[in-house]
Amino acid sequence: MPRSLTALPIARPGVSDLDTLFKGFADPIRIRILNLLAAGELCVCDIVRILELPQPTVSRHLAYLRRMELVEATRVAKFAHYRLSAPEHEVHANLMACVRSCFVGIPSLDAERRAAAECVARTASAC
Amino acid sequence: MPRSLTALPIARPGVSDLDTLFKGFADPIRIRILNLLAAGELCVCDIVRILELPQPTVSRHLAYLRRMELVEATRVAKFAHYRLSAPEHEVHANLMACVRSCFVGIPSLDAERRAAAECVARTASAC
DNA sequence: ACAACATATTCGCCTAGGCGTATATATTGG
DNA sequence: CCAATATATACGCCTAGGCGAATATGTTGT
Repeated sequence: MPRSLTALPIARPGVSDLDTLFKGFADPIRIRILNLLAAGELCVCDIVRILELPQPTVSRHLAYLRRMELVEATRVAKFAHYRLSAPEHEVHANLMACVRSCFVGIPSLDAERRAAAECVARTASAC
Repeated sequence: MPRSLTALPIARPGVSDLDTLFKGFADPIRIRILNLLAAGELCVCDIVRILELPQPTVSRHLAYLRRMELVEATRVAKFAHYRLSAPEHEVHANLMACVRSCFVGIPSLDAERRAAAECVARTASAC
């Protein structure tokens, strides 16, 4: 049975995929988390420390973002490393690109992103 | 008392402005409405007809979008003409630009937007 | 003033999802 | 195995906001 020519078919999103994406961003804490992850892979404790929020709050929002497939996590030793997921479809990619640019210029987000970048730079080992 | 040099100061948005914008898009019906308005100014009856939704539903979502300042309305005779509001700040402009591009390529949205465009073309008079 | 149409709002009901607190569940080093 | 650390989940509570149905408000033509 012949398959499509594209090895990895690009999913054709519907409206519901789109509003799922937007719901992911429809909360100030989730925006701040996604903004941090725009700087690179972070573990939960980094996010908690930078955002100065209760750990369960952060974990709950991360779980939400995981369900929405906006972020992915890998368990490395004791730590859960979170990163933005690779976009599944064009719309997701578009939105993520836009969103990165939307975050730039908002002072508080800029500062938090810088802190995240430092954390990422002090790479791998330090957590 | 000296005013800022820029006659119309460009608002400096905070995180809360940003998540307000995203909340505006965090619903399939609102996405469909915003998609229609991307084609031009429409009155409520057009939106109701194109989306095939109950009028109160459409009006409620429009009220929401007005509160979020994502759309503006003018009363022209019996009709309320809705349009996307001119972005207040760079982030809003960014997001709207992105969003227009995000809508393109989603079949159902493309179709509805075409219907809206026809409606806009059959301009002014016909409602 | 009245009928007809366009739009907005209210009401009651229901679910998603936010929060803090407490409590699992891993994983690692002694 | 135990303590410490990192993360996840559950519970109870509360608000925002979705829906359908009904109703209010505005506007126009006669």
